[in-house]
Amino acid sequence: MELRQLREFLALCEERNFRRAAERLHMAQPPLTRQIRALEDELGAPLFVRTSKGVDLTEAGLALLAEVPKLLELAERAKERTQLAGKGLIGKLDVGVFGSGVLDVIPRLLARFHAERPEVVLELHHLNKAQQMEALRERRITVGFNRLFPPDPELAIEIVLRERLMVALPKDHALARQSEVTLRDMDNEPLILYPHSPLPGLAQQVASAYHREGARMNVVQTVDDVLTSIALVAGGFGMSVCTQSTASLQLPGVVYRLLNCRHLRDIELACIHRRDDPSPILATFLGVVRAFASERQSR
Amino acid sequence: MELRQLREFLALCEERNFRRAAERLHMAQPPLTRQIRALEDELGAPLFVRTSKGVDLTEAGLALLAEVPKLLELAERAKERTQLAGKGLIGKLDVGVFGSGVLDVIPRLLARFHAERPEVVLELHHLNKAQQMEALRERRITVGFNRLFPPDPELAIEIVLRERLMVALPKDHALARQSEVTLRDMDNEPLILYPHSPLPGLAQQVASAYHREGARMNVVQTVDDVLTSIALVAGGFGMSVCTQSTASLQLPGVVYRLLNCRHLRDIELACIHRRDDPSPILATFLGVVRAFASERQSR
DNA sequence: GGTTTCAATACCGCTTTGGTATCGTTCATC
DNA sequence: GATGAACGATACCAAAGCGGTATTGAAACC
Repeated sequence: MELRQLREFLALCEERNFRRAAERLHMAQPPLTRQIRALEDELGAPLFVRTSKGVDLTEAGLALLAEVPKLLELAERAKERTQLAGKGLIGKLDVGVFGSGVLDVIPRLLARFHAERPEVVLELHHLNKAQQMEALRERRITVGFNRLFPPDPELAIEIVLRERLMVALPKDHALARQSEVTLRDMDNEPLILYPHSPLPGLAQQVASAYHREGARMNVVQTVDDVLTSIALVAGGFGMSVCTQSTASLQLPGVVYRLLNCRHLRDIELACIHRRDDPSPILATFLGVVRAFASERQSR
Repeated sequence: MELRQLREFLALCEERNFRRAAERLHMAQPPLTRQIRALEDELGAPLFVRTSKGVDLTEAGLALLAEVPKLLELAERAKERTQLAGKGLIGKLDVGVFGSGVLDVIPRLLARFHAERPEVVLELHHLNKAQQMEALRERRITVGFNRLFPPDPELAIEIVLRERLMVALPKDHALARQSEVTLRDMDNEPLILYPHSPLPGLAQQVASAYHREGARMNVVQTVDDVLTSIALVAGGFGMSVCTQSTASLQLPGVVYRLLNCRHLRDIELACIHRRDDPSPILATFLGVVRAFASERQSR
């Protein structure tokens, strides 16, 4: 039983006449006769009674007719949805997110993508850098957002934007009176460091910059994520180096000041994905990311 | 797009390997490769990414996979239901009923058929003799029940049973004291005649028998159906000639007596259907009717 | 009774299909 | 780093299946 035969069956049901049905199907009458016959043979029951005027449906034919339109519609739907998915117009995009990017840039990026591809469902997964890379390899996510990804032959990295680094301070701290802060200003000041991760990240860069500036690093707390870090600053535990987009996170008792340091200026937010992923949804998403990035660049 | 290709697609989805999928489909690998390629070409999108280990599904492939099992199940269902219908195990039987048969014989017949073919839906249509014959020609019904059908080249008639005729009397009528009644006894007695129909029927037979017996027919009322007729007898309007099965209709004030008359003895209840109807449901139904008839005959 | 119309059949040529053999890659293993 | 195994793709051939034309046989219509 083939869809082709069912389409021919349906045409014959509607026309009740082999010749006219064949005409509608853009074929000659004898092949149609043969196809219908083959269908009847396979089903083990005649579908039509041949009369002198044309054909009438049998019980079996009626039973089949009750099912065929549903079947053909479903087939059409399957075809359409496959084509849409092939163009990346429907489907799902699994995104790994982490850190300060979630506070500002990533939501705007996702909103733009959603405007462009409203039928694509976005699924967000909170994963740290190592988890994102693992999830990418296992195809649990399609893109990941983070900073300072280590190079990987299988994974491609796109820079989304560069941000200035800032220092989050308790608002009544002496340094809060300055418009900018240097690492030397922060010599031996209590510092909250994040993220706590075996992979190289902001924490390592800060440590290295401290060293190169000849300032003493006084880490009072190491935490996993930016939110906890800023909460600790608000609690007066100390200060924390963070990104510009983190500054959108306003907490009482916290102020942000630009960090002025030769060895630690901008930090990149990047988007990572498999090189070998042919997904058209990913391609569209990367298009949005690049447009966003070059827009930011030109400012 | 053909079901065959979709079955192959599904096998490949499950095996994730052309060779194994081909093996499962009892075919060689190259033709499978070609069929999948053809499917991809038609849909305008790759369904699989070919890797060194086998194949992975693309977005388009996933979208198709979401639809295909439903589609194949529906196809299987269509096939099964068509086959069942071909064997007369499912479907619908439209039956035309009228008159006293409905009171006794027909319900028992339908109950037997239903026991034999529980999946066949019975639809009863109350139609008089002329309407039944018209409905049969237009295929609105498949079988009809009535008495004294006129011969028709397109329609076949099966006798269901022969019944004695009886007279329905008001219970305090003088004739009610007799065990049997003759038409001469009924000379000039008020008579309720039915059915009122242009086609020859019981009414015409009664009239002719009166005439041959030399008795005077005193028709006080002509009605359409047996129920009204007996109701009028109960009301004391007169008496009425009816069938044995009508006697199962007990109304206060009505008694039934056998009619003893050479010219009007038995009357047949018949079942009528198209000669050219190949419906297996009809065939089964006629089997039930014949079994019922021969069972009654042998008593 | 001739004509038209219906589906079925016969037959032909060709497209399409499936099969075998083989190729080019990739990956695991030594 | 070479080698062999496994993957899908390709080339080619034989055969099946398909659609087409021409025709048949039967029924219905005028």
